[in-house]
Amino acid sequence: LSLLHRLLEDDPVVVAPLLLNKVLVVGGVPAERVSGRIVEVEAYRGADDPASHAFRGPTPRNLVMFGPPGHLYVYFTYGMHYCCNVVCRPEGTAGAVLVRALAPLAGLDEMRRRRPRARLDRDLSSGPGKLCQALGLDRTFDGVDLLAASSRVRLLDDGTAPPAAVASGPRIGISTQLATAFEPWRFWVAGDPNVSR
DNA sequence: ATAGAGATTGCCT
DNA sequence: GGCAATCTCTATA
Repeated sequence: LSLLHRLLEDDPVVVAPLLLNKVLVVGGVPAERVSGRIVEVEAYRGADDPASHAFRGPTPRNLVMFGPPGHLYVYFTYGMHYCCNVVCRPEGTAGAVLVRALAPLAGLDEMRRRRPRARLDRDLSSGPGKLCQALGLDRTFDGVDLLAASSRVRLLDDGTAPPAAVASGPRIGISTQLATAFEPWRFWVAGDPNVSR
């Protein structure tokens, strides 16, 4: 088992900052490949985190969160946007890391075609909905194994060092009524221009 | 059955 | 800064 495999068995709060500077790649042949470096994430713990989709148990939408770690959880929200997560914790225990922002690496022309309203490169994938649009991720990608070589989406360690400085703070868009709303479970690469805010 | 909120984005004032 | 767009899920009746 690879380092990533073992890492992803852990608590999302531990895993999340360790995913910074890892790479998300969509598509097989280089000509169609689109990729970006992860620069912002949030941890969702599951059973003890009322902000997590898995808090009330499995449903058709969140079922992948209860499956094996290292798979992609993609959900549809606000009637128009997709968001993608890396599933954590052993099979049977829910947990995930929401990918909130990427620094574009490859396939920028394709990203611009999918996001015609992005004026600057930093508008391409600087948000959870934006990056799914830029990468072409939708519900058909729900459950894909990110660590299998043959998958349509992969999570890679390209050898880049961890960020020199990681910042953290409360998660975005969480109702302040929830018990875990103020936990500092959002992590980002300090100073990166692609961070969502 | 119906209503309201939601892990968002982009346009308008 | 405010708000519409528009689907899914949850809570309440």
